[in-house]
Amino acid sequence: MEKTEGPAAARGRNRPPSQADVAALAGVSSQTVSRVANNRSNVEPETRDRVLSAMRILGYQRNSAARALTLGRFQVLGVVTFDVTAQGNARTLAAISRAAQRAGYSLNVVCVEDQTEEAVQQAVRQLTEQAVDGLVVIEAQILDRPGFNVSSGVPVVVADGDPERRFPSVDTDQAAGAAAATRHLLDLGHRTVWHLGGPQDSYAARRRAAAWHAALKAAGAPVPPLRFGDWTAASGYGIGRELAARPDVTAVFAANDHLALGLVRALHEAGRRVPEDVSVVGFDDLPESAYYLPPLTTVRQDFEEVGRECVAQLLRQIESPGESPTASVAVTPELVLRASTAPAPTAR
Amino acid sequence: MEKTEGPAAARGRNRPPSQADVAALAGVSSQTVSRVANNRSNVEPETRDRVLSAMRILGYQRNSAARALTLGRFQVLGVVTFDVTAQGNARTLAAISRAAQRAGYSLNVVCVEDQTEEAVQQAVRQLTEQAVDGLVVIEAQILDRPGFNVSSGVPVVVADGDPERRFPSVDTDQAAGAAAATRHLLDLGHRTVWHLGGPQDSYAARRRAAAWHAALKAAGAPVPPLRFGDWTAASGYGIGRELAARPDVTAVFAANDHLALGLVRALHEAGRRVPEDVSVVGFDDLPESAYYLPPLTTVRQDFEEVGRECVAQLLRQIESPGESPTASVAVTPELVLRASTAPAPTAR
DNA sequence: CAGCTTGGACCCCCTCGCAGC
DNA sequence: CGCTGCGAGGGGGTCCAAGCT
Repeated sequence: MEKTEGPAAARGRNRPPSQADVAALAGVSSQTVSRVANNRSNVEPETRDRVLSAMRILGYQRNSAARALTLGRFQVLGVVTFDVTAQGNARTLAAISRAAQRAGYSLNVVCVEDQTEEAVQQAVRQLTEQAVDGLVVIEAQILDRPGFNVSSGVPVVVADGDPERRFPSVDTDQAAGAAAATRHLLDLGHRTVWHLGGPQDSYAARRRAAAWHAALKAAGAPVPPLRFGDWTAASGYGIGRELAARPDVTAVFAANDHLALGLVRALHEAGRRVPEDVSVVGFDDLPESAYYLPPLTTVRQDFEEVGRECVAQLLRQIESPGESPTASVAVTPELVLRASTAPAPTAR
Repeated sequence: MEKTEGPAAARGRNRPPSQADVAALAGVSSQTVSRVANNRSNVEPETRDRVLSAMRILGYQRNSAARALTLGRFQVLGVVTFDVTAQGNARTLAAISRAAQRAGYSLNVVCVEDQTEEAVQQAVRQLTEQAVDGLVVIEAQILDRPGFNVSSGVPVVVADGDPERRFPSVDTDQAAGAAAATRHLLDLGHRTVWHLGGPQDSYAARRRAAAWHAALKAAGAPVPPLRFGDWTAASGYGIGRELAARPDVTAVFAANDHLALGLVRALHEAGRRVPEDVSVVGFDDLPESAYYLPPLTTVRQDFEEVGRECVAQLLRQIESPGESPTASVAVTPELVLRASTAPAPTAR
């Protein structure tokens, strides 16, 4: 009796080949095919070869839906993020993607558009329903929504800080970075340092501002009024115009590089030179920040490390669900000195 | 007889509730639960309410793996991309995400790190195996790998051009943008326009270069040698230093805004003013390009539209598999005039 | 009979076709 | 005809028993 045409193979033609089809072609049972597909050891080499070549002939790919159904795991990590257009988020995402891929997971990404609680909630619902083994949430604002919660007991890791510490988180050490930036300017002899903050609803922005404030206090420097922008060059420019008009501003720490860029343009238009008249420090260290005019002194974030740690933490939670997850991991940023800072103008 | 504790509910405790659990609690069969979950009309309102409240009590979420298994569809779109860190890719991705979400699909994203054929192939394999209903490939280079093919008959759309037209594609009209940039500079009285190209293996970069070349020819302008960079400000700076050394360079069209940024810095360092001595045009229109010094004249790409069209095309293919897919869609970019271009220096 | 490979039964959860009231 | 339930897959994994050496 010919075995090459089992019932499964005969059933339908343009349907992806199943284990049963491979089994029929190889003249074995589908369980043996399963063993081969999963690289089990207890298969006769000769049998394995027959199965493997049958797989190749048929172009067999295992059906992840069926697999997920029986295993109860999906080999998929969910990522919720605002605005991948922001460099920081994009780089964190890229790093997460790399780390996930190395671990054999793929990524289900949802970019939340509106910063409304409902939008976030829907994204999470979609993701957990779409079957993920764990969730990375990039950007803490998302968690500020009081309604945010993950119903289904899916492990969660937060990148970029979780103000209420409800979840394990991985984050750049914002405080260390902001303090380094502020002290650097103070050390250059500036009487004080102004701060151009990020959006007020960003936890990262708030922590940078707080650390700037603390550094000023610690140094006994006066604390100038604080203004919040929204991470864009446009808002850096808008607020920058006000700062440029004040002659007592000689040093500004901007909460990110784009804000710094807008600020520099505003200063330039007002006839105030950077760094001769005003020193500027950014935050992020975008690849292009070294090519701004002048090249920007800034705080470099190690997004790669943040992404890698997120995935590592998540996998740990997934693989040993019992254990209480590690608390927070802080990744230390690094001050990169370039040409946008200089000693305070002597005068006065 | 109490129905609230059916066999299914008793079987295991910390397993997500299934239809059977809901059915047991509501005192109906699981098929009825299915009907309610899928919003079918043929359910008695009173029954539906009972089921709905049972769902709420149990926190029921439907199991997408099982659903996908029976339906043969996953409600997931795969995205393959190089480097989300590149603004263009990130913005396309964001747009795709939005469009997909609106259509009720989620996104399985793979960022390919190395530009090797193997890496790409593996990404595609992972994605098709991970069960996607369709595939968007961002950045044409991926397709240049001769080995690239999608085995499993999954619909594919290419964003950013498909040189060999093997797949339907959606793309910015690179030629129109590059021609507009070149003509703009020519119209300002420059004898000719130099081009600072993107990476040679990028189809978009090649098309921009070709259109620049054609525009010069059409205008009877001499064609200066062409140099290829790699999209980064760093390479713009490197090549920019060479260009800055040549006094006959008075107008440069850079293949993207980051290249233009590096170029401007190089010109600045060489003491050549932009736009008084040299005019520069970029490509992309990043949000921060308006805040460069000087604000950059550039070609604005409508990434939003590209993403939206990709998803639309893909869904069309998915929903009516028979039809031959539409060929290519071109999205027209727009020249944005700012302060980095000026009439050719009179002299000579 | 120990130790190996192999196959049969059953379950995962949901949806569809059909039958029953 | 309206609403509901039964049974059968859909593809693959685990448990356990059967067959072989």
